[in-house]
Amino acid sequence: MTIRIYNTMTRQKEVFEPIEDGKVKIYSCGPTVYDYFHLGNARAFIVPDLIRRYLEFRGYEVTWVQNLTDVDDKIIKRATDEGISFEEVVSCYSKAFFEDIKKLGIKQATVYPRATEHISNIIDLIETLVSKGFAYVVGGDVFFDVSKFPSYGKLSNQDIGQLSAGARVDVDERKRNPIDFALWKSAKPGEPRWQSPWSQGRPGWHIECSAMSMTYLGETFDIHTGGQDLIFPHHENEIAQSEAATGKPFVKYWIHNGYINIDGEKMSKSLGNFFALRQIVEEYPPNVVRLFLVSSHYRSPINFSDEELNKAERSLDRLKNSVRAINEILVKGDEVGKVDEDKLDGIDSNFNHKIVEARERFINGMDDDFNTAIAISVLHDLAKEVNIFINSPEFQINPIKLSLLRNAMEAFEDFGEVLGISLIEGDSTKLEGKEEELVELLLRLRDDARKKKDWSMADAIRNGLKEIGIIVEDTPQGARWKQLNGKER
RNA sequence: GGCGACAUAGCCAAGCGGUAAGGCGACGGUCUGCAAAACCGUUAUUCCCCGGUUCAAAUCCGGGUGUCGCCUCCA
Repeated sequence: MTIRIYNTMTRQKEVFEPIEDGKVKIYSCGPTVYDYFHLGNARAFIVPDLIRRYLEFRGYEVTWVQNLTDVDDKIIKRATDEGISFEEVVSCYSKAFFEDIKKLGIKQATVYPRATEHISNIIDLIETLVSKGFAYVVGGDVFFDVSKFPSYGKLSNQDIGQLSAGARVDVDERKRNPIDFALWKSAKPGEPRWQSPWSQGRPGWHIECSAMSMTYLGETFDIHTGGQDLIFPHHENEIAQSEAATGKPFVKYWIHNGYINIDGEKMSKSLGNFFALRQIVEEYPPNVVRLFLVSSHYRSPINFSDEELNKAERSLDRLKNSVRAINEILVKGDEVGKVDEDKLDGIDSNFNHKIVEARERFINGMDDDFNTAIAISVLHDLAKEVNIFINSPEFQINPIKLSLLRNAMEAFEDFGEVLGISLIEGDSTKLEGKEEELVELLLRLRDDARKKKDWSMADAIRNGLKEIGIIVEDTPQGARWKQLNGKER
């Protein structure tokens, strides 16, 4: 049983072997805090969270570092446009970032380093690069000399000659080569600045990731993640800077997630076709958004639309209905503890086997480059088996059946924990105090009406409740209800 | 121009050499006062096209076609 990961560097799946036994170090490119993040960004934040959750499930101790870019041209522009200070922009959108990832069920990273808090690390790294001859100073700026790093382009499989020829950048005349990139930029009037050996200025974008990842994870670490659009030039540049400085391999496994598309086109700030996560979670529960994002393999593109989100919502409902059914039975009796598998027969034995099988299939799927689509199909298969089991004519509540259902419940909990999707009705579906009492009262009245075969009254109550988002379902044990928490409410 | 990804049912999506998972939807049935939920059944003789390799290909190879992306800030 080994985990296999697709490595962008080698363009194939490789067996995952961490550098240090039992421990995994992951670095992810985080947000530039100049705006609310959109669904595409959300995917890039969820993917490492998912990897982290799964690796922890498989027993690894994970250190996950995600940076915040809090000094950058776009932040400066935003501050100028809005007429507010640079600090205000950073403070506003970094706060929003943390609020939003929390909604998405992303677990806290080990550390969220900020570029401005690591200026000295960055300066040290640039000094090393200058002294080793990999970087040159022009005026107050410092550039990385790509020609000094022969393997430049190895991640994106680009040829330096081709790149130079195809460069559409406004070539800075001071660069020796068009594809050289800035490590340090001198400040223009009014821009944020830090003292350095070269000028008062700020770091270039790429260098911060090299400096911060090495500060927290060492010169060589296991996994680096990001969106596919960062492969070139950002990650290519990170490799160049880091390996030039240390002479050691920078990262063992490069993981890049696919885009979120709208009508087949990449969702992006520059195209303007983006939806902020904030907007989306106003209409759909975050769990639904998360399920939508993990229903496809992380490297595949996903097309975003209301239709797809609605499908995800119904798919999640199906899972939750099944989990709720288990819960309703579990509260009715005591379990026998661990069941003796050899003594099971008939539907018990079959059901037990299905649960065991579900765990195997879940792990096999996730082991294979984090195939969440398979993981979700396992959840659905298990839900179906649960429904069949508890609806079987032979089903009756007894300690063995309860124990088996407890096993199924634990499987749902484990899978949900790995995927970051809660299958248990949360507080959002509950009502409080008087509201709940009123609903219960109405249901008692409806029950009376039904006993008198007053169907029009019974239906009026059921329809009325539905209009305010309360779904009533009749079961042999009486009516039960739940609150819708989606946009249909 | 260079590099790369993808093309599987009405829609979404697995599968990566052994004879098409799963979800959503639709249709029929069971249950129900009616619903809902749930279950059963039907919904891809076939995986963009054309060749090739193989006993065997959606899966490998070659050639097309189409869509998208990176090469510039971008997750």
